[in-house]
Amino acid sequence: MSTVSSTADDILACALTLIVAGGYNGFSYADIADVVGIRKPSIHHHFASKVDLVRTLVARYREEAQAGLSALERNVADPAEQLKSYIAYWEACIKDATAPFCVCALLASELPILPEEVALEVRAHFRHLASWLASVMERGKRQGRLHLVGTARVEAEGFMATVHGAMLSARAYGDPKMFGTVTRPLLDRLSTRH
Amino acid sequence: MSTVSSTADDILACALTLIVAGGYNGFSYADIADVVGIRKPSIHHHFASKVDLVRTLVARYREEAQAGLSALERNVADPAEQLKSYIAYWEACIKDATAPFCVCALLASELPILPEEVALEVRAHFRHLASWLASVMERGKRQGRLHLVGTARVEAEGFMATVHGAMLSARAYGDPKMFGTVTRPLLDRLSTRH
DNA sequence: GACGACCTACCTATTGGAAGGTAGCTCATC
DNA sequence: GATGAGCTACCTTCCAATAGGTAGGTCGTC
Repeated sequence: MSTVSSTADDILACALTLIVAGGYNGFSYADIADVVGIRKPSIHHHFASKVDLVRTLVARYREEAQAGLSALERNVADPAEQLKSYIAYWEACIKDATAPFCVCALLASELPILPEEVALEVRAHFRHLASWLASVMERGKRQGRLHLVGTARVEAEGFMATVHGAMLSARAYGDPKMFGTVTRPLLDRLSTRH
Repeated sequence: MSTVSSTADDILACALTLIVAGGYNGFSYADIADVVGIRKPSIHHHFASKVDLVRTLVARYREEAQAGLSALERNVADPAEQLKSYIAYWEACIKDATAPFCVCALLASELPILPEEVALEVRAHFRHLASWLASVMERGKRQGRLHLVGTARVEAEGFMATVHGAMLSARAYGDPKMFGTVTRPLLDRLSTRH
């Protein structure tokens, strides 16, 4: 059942890897065709245009991200542990190098030259992620499980920014451990009473 | 004196703007030629290749950055104020939109597909900036002017990552104020005794 | 008359994409 | 149960535009 129409998924998976490596203009149809094992123009059968391909890709990524956060809400009760799990997820992604960067974070850095349709999806991801983090912060504060200095919103934005910066540093240093080096103090500061 | 051989500088300045907007593959010689008012092949008279152009660009950027940090060391004594000035510099850059992103931060996100010569310069910038920040942290700690939780090195990496993440968020939200929203608590936490 | 700065005229490879064809499957109809 | 319509999934061929880059020339200045 998963083999049915898997080519479109293969194309998306491949494009994801390529975008994570070098952004919107860092890959071409030829690159995808080589990896997927298909002729270059055949990609148009599955996606009308490059914009369409990337928009679909980001939209699906966002769906999966939302599903992942929902699962986290269900499986982990403690707000502090939720943040820890979120960080652990990315730590694992970066370590095994499958997708060592958030697609939306990477695309956001190129926002000025991004097709508007893609840019919309990217901005939506930032808003959604920040909202979720703010809700976790808020709940953690109420339950006395998280120690906030500023408002939940500000703490959430700071958290998100630091995580993105940590991904960048890990990449710049070529050292996956750098992600943990930066994010661990962040978690400690939020969960420790001082 | 500054008009002498200004074309090379114009090309570099233009390329900087374009890279800041969309990364290494986000601009072409044609783009530069249009802005500078020169024919496309004439760029080769000043820079042998695109790699050469960008490598020169990043090398010069690094020189200016180092000069800027040195000036900061001379003009501002207090470590906490040095960090504040560094943030204020970027806050101004982002607000007036001249160069609302660090070139090296943007290029770092594309590191896997960057020509090695450029990648080397980018990595060097990260190391140098982190070293400077660590030295400021260390001095601030000794002088009792900065309150560190972890080691100077770890605090420096966290600081740098958060600043980069703040640039990204400001871009993603299309809101320059977001940079200050994220970085102000960072400065407060370091300079406040609590 | 050498040189720097820039030009025109090209070149080759690659870009995303258009056009039209074909192999094989499903399924209703006769 | 053969026929044919229509589907998906891919193919080949082609294209205009753009990529970065080369060769060789012009022209003003020292």
